[in-house]
Amino acid sequence: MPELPEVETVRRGLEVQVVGRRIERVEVGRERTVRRTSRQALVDGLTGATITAANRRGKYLLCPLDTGDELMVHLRMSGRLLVADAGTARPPHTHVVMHLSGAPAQELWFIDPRTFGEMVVFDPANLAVEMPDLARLGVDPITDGLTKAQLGNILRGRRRQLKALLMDQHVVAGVGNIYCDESLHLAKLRPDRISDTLTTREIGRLHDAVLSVLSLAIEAGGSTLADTQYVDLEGQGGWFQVHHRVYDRAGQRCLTCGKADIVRIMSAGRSTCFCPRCQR
DNA sequence: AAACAAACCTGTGCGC
DNA sequence: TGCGCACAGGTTTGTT
Repeated sequence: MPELPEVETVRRGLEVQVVGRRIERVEVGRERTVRRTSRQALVDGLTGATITAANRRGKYLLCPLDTGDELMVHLRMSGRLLVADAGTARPPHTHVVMHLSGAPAQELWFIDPRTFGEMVVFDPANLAVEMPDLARLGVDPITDGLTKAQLGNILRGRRRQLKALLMDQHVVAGVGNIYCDESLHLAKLRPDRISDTLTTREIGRLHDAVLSVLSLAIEAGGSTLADTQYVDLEGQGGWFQVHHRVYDRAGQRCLTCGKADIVRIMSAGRSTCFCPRCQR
């Protein structure tokens, strides 16, 4: 579910609501959520610790603790973080509950029906060993800043379909299925175009499109689809879905040219929507 | 090197 | 109404 803009929205919520608070007590239900280590490791790593910051790299949330360790949360497909008043009824699939210090008494919940998401406390000094996936993450267009030259090198350095390349977290971190399709449409590039065939002008368009789509989506608080799965820390949905021009619009008229219908293909193992007239 | 399929799970929507 | 199948914001692993 959540891609860079949704994770960034959650991060901002954590910054306002959770940073500076101490975790008094931790309950871990489903062990699968903490499969990288164990229930005990998460409880021991968080209990008594104060969250000192909320950072993001790609789709990874990274919260440094005053113990020197760091909490990593990845929402994967269906994970949600929610702040709620203590004692509020917990929704189904609430796998981790963190009791926070301060008034009013509140809890930070990790909810995840599909259980692909995960939480882990790790020592940042051992990043390469404990978190190899995180260590190999590519450039984050927002936090690292992605220059045109950088993107040019990424594209020219390989011979891959744009869809697969942009979604590869080891290359560009944070772009998922929605924002990939939306960026390619804005850039007027087909998802199956081969990366090293782009002209300088096209590279420029793609660079502008990725940054503009991600920035606008962050401003809109991300995309909340019909299933309302994604909500921010306070349970509020985002609004970027009203700006989607191709995602989930197969068979409908292209909003840009008004002449062709949006087409759906499978690319990089994912449902991919584009306008065959606008995108070349 | 890159494309593809399957795996991990649960829930929902659709056709019959 | 109910059943079975396809599919879903992600990532890893193994195979061509």
